[in-house]
Amino acid sequence: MSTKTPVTLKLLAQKLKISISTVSKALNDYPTINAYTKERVKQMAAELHFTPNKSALNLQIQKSYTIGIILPDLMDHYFTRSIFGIEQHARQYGYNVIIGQSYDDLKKEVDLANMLLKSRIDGLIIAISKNTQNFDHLDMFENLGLPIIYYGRNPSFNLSCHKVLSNTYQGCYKATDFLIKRGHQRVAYLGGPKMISFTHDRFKGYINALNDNQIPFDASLVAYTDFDKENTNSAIKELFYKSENPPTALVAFKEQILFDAMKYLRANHYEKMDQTDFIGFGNMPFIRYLDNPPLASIEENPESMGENAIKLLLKLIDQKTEATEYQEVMVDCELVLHS
Amino acid sequence: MSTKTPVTLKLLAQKLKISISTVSKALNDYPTINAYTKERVKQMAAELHFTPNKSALNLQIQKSYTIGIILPDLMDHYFTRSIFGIEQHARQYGYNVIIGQSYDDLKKEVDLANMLLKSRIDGLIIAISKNTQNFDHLDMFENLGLPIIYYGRNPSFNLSCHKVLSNTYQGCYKATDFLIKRGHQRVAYLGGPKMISFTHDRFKGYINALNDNQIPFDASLVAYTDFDKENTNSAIKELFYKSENPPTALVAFKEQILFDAMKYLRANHYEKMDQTDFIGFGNMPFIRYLDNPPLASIEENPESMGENAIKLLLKLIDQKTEATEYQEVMVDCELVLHS
DNA sequence: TTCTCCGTTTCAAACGTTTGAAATAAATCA
DNA sequence: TGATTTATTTCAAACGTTTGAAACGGAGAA
Repeated sequence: MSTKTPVTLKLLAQKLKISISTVSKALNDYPTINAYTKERVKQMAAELHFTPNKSALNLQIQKSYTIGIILPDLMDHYFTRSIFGIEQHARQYGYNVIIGQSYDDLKKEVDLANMLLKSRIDGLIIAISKNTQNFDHLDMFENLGLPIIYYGRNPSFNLSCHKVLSNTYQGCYKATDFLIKRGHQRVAYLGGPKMISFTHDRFKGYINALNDNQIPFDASLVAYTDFDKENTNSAIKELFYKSENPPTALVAFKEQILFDAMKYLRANHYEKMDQTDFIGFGNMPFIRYLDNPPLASIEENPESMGENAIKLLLKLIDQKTEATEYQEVMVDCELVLHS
Repeated sequence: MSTKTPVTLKLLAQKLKISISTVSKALNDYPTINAYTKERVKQMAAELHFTPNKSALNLQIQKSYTIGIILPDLMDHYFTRSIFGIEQHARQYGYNVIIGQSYDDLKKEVDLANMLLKSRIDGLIIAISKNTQNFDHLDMFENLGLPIIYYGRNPSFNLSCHKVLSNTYQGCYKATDFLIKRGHQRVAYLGGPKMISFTHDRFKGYINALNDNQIPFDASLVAYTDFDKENTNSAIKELFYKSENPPTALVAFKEQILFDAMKYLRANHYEKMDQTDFIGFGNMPFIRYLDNPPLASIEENPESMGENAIKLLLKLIDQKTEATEYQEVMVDCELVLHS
């Protein structure tokens, strides 16, 4: 049964001695086609394993039923989980998904964007790379009337665009508030790189939680680090060893940072380790393997982010009216306890 | 400069008042086209941001320059890393990549295969789902002369096909041998699910390393588990607590299993923990966060696996002669020390 | 002048599909 | 019987691209 050449409408038409249009319409259940004919066509199609050629279809209907995703890195569970939300929903509505990794490299991001443009995707969901300042490669999509959803990472300068972000302010507020309510008077905040807007949003959550609980702000309880281990270690030294009155709890920008911090403290046998509570953003799956997991995680619900992003995108694709104002969706964070 | 409608060859032709063919040939550097004309066409194309419509192209050349990847789960670093190798190479040769996750569900795998068939991919790289016994959905590709590379997971019954696998036997041999050379007389093997062929391949590596080092095989040093924590715990109980002469080293089927095991032992204050060495398959990135990392990891080099898979695939696509015999590539494992 | 040749451009078909309009055949009505 | 309706099928153009064949205009040769 080795066919070697793809089965087309033409072939079906020849076999059945009817026209190509009839075959096409039969398969698409046109009411004008005779029931018996439909039956014959469908049976033959099944028998020969006919699969419509997507390229021909796309060309004809001027729609690819494909959406593009650009994200920095699949190794990051945050993004991998977000794909889950996107893919599920997209496939359900007949859309395919092309995923591209930018590796936080602007050049790669531009290449991917051009590639997706060639593929005539119907819309784009993107978590921009760290150093994306120039948006020319993305404006191309807008010019063609193709919707873009920015998700996960906030395009720093207030670009007017559709956004789906996690409510990172709220996440940090919840964590800080929870720690205070648990009895902590000295809660520290370990922020991420200062260029990232989330660092500041989270800081606001931290501050507001302090205020709402009538706890005075203490600048010596705040430090920043990037994702480099050495950097984190010195920030921790600053927070825990420089002060005569060290924090009894810590909220960290990301669990990657938190775990480095905890490991450092434990390696240095920080004496009050057992009385100190730790919370970070992430809720990474391998926490289950840690001997001493942090007290809790701030779960950003990336699946839900992905789902919101794809839902908004499909809505925009469908209406095709570009005149809608820009949407901004905030996905709630929640606290997940580990102990 | 809002175009709203994609720029086509036709539009360029109109603007330049020349024929579509000339435009096409100019852009493709046909020698018969006048140099000045080429110049004009290319400039106009750049100015209007012309991007060729991939669907039209595919339809014409009967090739999609797209390859499909089906794998169980992007959350698994093993597969995520393998994509890295595939993507890099594929893009370099002008190929796009569509990734689908089967979630180890045969039905999803079949759906994905059909979807990829519609998309007229030029070839497929697949890590089959755990319960793929029936290969009808994949035979379709073979029937159309589209090459398939099975990678990462071994299609159990000796299907004649192209395979790219990690040399798991060798990895386990190396680890066991290393532990013995390090002075361990009692090395245990904690295998994975028995339905997985790798479990047995690794066991062979374990046995052969024992033999080559004149260490008698002791059945009480071998246990099996699936990826369930409780299951692992009882296997560990079996190995370490039932015997009056427990193992001093352990080789585990996967680090996910190993970490559960180590956590269990540590939680139960296993007294000889410090004198026991642990090695598992994986080399997961978050080992850096563990307070007490295992002695070493067996690195399966998934990037290299991906690279081998895509290289073989592209070779098969190019030659298009189906008569080549089936290839089987084995990727070396290596031991990576952590302490 | 007429023919040939060359460089360049255009024609036209093809890839596989959809779809409104036109054609056909059969059935109904007057 | 002839006209009209109805059910079904086919025609033909279109989507955007490629590409061998044909056409064109001018230059050089006979």
